[in-house]
Amino acid sequence: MPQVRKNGLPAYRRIQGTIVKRLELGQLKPGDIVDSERELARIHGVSLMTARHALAALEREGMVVRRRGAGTFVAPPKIHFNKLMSYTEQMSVRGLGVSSKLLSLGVIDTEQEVAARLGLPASSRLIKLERLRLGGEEPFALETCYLSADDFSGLTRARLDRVSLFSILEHDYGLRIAHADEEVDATTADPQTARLLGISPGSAVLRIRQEIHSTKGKVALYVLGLYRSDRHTLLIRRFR
Amino acid sequence: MPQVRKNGLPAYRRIQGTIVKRLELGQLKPGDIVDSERELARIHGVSLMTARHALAALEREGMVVRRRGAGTFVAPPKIHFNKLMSYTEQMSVRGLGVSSKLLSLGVIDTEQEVAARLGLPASSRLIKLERLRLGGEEPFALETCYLSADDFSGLTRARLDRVSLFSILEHDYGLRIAHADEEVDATTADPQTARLLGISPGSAVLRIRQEIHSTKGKVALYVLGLYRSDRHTLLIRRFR
DNA sequence: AAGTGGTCTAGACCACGGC
DNA sequence: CCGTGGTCTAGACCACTTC
Repeated sequence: MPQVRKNGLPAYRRIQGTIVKRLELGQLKPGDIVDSERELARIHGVSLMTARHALAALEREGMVVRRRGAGTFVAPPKIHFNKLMSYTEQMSVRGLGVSSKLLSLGVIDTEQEVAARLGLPASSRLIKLERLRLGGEEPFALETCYLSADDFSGLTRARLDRVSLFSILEHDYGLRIAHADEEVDATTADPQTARLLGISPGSAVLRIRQEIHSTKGKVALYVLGLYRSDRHTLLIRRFR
Repeated sequence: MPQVRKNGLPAYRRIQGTIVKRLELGQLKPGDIVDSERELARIHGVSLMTARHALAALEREGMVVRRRGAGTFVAPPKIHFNKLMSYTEQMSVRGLGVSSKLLSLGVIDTEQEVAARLGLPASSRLIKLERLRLGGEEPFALETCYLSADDFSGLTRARLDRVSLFSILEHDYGLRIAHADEEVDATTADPQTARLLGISPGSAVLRIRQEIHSTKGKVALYVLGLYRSDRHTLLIRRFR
């Protein structure tokens, strides 16, 4: 039987969808055993490798745990981690109202280090975008994004107020994101950062520098984020 | 042709090995294109799916980047991240001499929260192990490990001075590690921590809480680590 | 012994990139 | 156009856990 994409989605994605849905509906709770590879293959009429792909990917995302000889089990609800999500997506998953305040938007040409990270010549023209992220009424994070001014000209303030940066880049500029390489460390908040985040100067904040890579193999975005450590935990699953 | 494990290793691991070796020898530099799936399959006499597995796993570990229609390329040398390694392994990869000083080793039974994280009844007897990690002569991190005292009885001070905790658990107790779920955030160093790490009190440190899961599906180890932020960066690759 | 995940085959077609 | 990675088949055997 040849591959027939029922809704444009790969079969393994559809299979994941059915599992995730049952999880969200509460029909599947942490610790519960999930359909085995063979059961999934039979149910969805796919081969073992395809069913396997669905489960293996879910494990990498932290949704399930697989144990040889035993089965695949629903993982504790650590919120889909290990998955690249925009700030908006992350918070909406947690059911928190999100907003974001544009602090500045402009073009600069003096950030050599950032230009280098974007794989551009030093002194390239860059768009710099500073935003304060709010959950409810409280500030959560301060994010500074850098993009090539040539590749993404026409990024307007008005548009940014309405839709997420990720959406704009995807829909208006045809950018497709492949992965992000991130450097995570801790630092203390300088007076201005502290004021914006509503914390005392010298508080510890989580600093995440993201190089967001497009499927074209270029670094499309460089993001420097400072996250209130009392409101944030980064969740990661690492494998042996 | 049936599967014949030449050295006990799966074929896809062997293929990864040949690539990693060429990388370490400098025959392959960042940006270079790597053998394609089809080339690898032909060279190693395996099927496409197996060659594919080798490359896909290397991408998840951050060693290479894959681009449809273009090829697989060597990634910038961010050090094998996204891989679960003991502290010793991590530092030796970076070519730094490592040592570690045992600060304390004892049995406690009052850490309810830790017991819960290990999936044990509250007031279970736990081994608590505090170590100061040094790179060269400088302190890098403070690590506190918790294990079930019943499962890992006989853990001695003498043995810990010679070999890594991971090795002991693997060889002496037959523990095999599957993955670690980690919570990462930032905090400030209290006076005692600051003194041990050789930093000023109130400095920002990276805090990583690890739940290390065995292949048996249990949390075998709970580790609380405080890392000097001026000496550490956590590297992560996240996918869309 | 039965069932599970882990590895693997020998092919296939599709979607995409670069020439 | 050709080569690349992405998805997929319809099986197979192995290693392991649970009973």
